[in-house]
Amino acid sequence: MSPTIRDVALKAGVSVASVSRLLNGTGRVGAETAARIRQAVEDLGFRPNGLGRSLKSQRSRLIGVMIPSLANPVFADAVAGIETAARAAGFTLLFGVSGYHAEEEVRAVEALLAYRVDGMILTVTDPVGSQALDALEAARVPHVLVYNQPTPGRAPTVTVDNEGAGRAVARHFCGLGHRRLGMITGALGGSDRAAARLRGFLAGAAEAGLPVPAVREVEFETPDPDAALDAMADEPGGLPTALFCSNDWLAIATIGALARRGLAVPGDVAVTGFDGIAVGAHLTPPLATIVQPSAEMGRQAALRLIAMLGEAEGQAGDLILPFTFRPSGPQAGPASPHSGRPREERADTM
Amino acid sequence: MSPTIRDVALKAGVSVASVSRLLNGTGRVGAETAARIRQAVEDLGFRPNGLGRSLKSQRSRLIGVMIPSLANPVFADAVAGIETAARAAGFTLLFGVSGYHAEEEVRAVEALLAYRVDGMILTVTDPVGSQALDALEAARVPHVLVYNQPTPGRAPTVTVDNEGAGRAVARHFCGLGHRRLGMITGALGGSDRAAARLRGFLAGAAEAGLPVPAVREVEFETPDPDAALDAMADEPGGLPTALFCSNDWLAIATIGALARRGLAVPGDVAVTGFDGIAVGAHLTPPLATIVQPSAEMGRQAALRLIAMLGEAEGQAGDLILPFTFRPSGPQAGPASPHSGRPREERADTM
DNA sequence: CTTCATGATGTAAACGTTTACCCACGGATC
DNA sequence: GATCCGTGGGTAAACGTTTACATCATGAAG
Repeated sequence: MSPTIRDVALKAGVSVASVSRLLNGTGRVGAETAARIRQAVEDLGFRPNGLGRSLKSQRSRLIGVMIPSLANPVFADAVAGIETAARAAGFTLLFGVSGYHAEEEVRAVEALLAYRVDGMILTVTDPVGSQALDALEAARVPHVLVYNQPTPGRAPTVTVDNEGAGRAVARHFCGLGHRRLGMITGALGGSDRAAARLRGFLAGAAEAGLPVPAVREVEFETPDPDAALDAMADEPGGLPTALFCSNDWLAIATIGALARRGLAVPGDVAVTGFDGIAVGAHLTPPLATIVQPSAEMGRQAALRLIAMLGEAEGQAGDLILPFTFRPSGPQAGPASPHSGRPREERADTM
Repeated sequence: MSPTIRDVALKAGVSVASVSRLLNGTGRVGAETAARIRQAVEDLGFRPNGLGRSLKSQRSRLIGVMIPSLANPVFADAVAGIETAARAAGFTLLFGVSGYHAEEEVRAVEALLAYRVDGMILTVTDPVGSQALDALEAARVPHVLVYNQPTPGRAPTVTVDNEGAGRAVARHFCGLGHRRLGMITGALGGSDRAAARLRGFLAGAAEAGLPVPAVREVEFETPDPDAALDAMADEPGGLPTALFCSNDWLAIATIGALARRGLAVPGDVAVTGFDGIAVGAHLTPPLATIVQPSAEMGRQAALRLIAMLGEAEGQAGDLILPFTFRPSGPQAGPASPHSGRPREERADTM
């Protein structure tokens, strides 16, 4: 069908070895021979077969990427960062989606492993006891986690201090004078980071001497914040005056649910999300949120993985990037949702 | 390294052919032999090597996906639809990003072609004269376009009637009593659909007897709506009272720019976007927009491609799905940004 | 008692590369 | 004049599959 290296060799009157050597820059090739080969490649429109190449060389130059969902822009941002770094290093991306579901995770990982990806970047529901990670380890395929919590015995992760961020949110609410806090979180079993955020939030509330916050779990894919609010309203203290949502999507949905109850944000209830998806800054009022540098996290994960593959130098171990807090308040918007940097402040200093 | 089919054959005491036959369901295998093979596969943790398999069988079960950007959620939505359908049919996704750039398109396509994808789904800047599509045709790799305009001599596309939608927006503005219309569009050279939307918009304005709308192009990745507004304000008629933006991101950025000039939407200026990204419905006020069924478009594109690969029945030719118009107005929001269906009306009946 | 399907299995040749190894040549060194 | 080395180049064996073809029972049909 498409021309092979053999066709090129034939046309150039050389052996396949010379063609391969020239194309890969491995071994020397005479000037005139090189010219003839290049001409033949050009004439035939030869495109080296990545399958044959990968099979023989035992390196596919493929990086597997598995994320829970594409609906949440935070993951799309991370993939964009991964793609940029991977492309620059000459890798191509194999892509899988798990839907926040552990079984789907192993299915997706198996699928990518079948093509012998050189390495993998992924977000799992929970690194502890993850069968997907077990499979990756068994196959001895280097991999890096993104968003997941650092976990002893597991691959390095690139993330933010989720627990610290949760604590920061509690302190923030406290500073605003709120006493009755609450958290609406995606299913804790489906997200170790949501669990960490909750831990920090509870700790922060305790440290500030506040009563124990109300907590409600909702589904990731089909969240029902109305039900969560109903349940909270039925509790002794009534509806909290400040709500922490485990991600921005959920926060947006929750604000809608509050509106349906005639409650304004932040007038009646304060709401803070998590992730810092770009569009949050364009809501009215802007969504208060913890911003994680998603594209940079993806990029760093890719760089780390490439280092693990021996392509470049790079540190090992977890990488905890700083998060920032983007307050609500008057919209001092950026010039564009693409380029603009939303106003942010270091959460560390909150 | 990882066990091969030969290891399995050896352990089960059969030939590799039998193992292959059993695993692929091609050819019969005795019950007892099958059991032994299955046992060996289990014991060894054998995972067929997709590279070897693809190389020999000349079918990779890989589908290439190339989109302009991941920053715009509309493409992420389409990819989600593609992934769902592809996975169901046992295909894995190879992924590339072009950044709205024709040269990058051919680079990305080349990269995916190197791995001998069975087919490809992509959005190009402009199908007419696209070198990326030329490469795909030369390589005889079946492919389907998404979002792109139907183009004679090119592969089938799955899209909406962009021109009709543009016309509908003009009529809509006219119906609201606007006379001075304007359009802010992403670089026309980078998006054939933006060009089609503009065509329809101009035609619609003309048909309604309105003056020729002001038109300004901005960059896709780093749009500067402020500059576009400045330029429009300098024109004879002054700033239009109704603005059509070629996509929702741009519309959101434009609304920000208007706010910086002290202009409210829709009070002072009406703004309508295009794409129907989920978050638009959660802005205050909700973003008026033409909604295209992105996930469904991705799904349909995948189904069509799979049909072309001979895996299933399916119609050939372009597929034009209906768009809908989501008006701004009071936020009768859905229960959640994930699941909820925003209020929509058939644009056809506008 | 042949003949012949039929079913279960094995053999070995691809698929398109990379790469270890070998060879020939020419010049420098002793 | 023998020896050595460096350079350009070729041969052929993998890599892990699939699959055309061959083999060999077994039993039914003639």
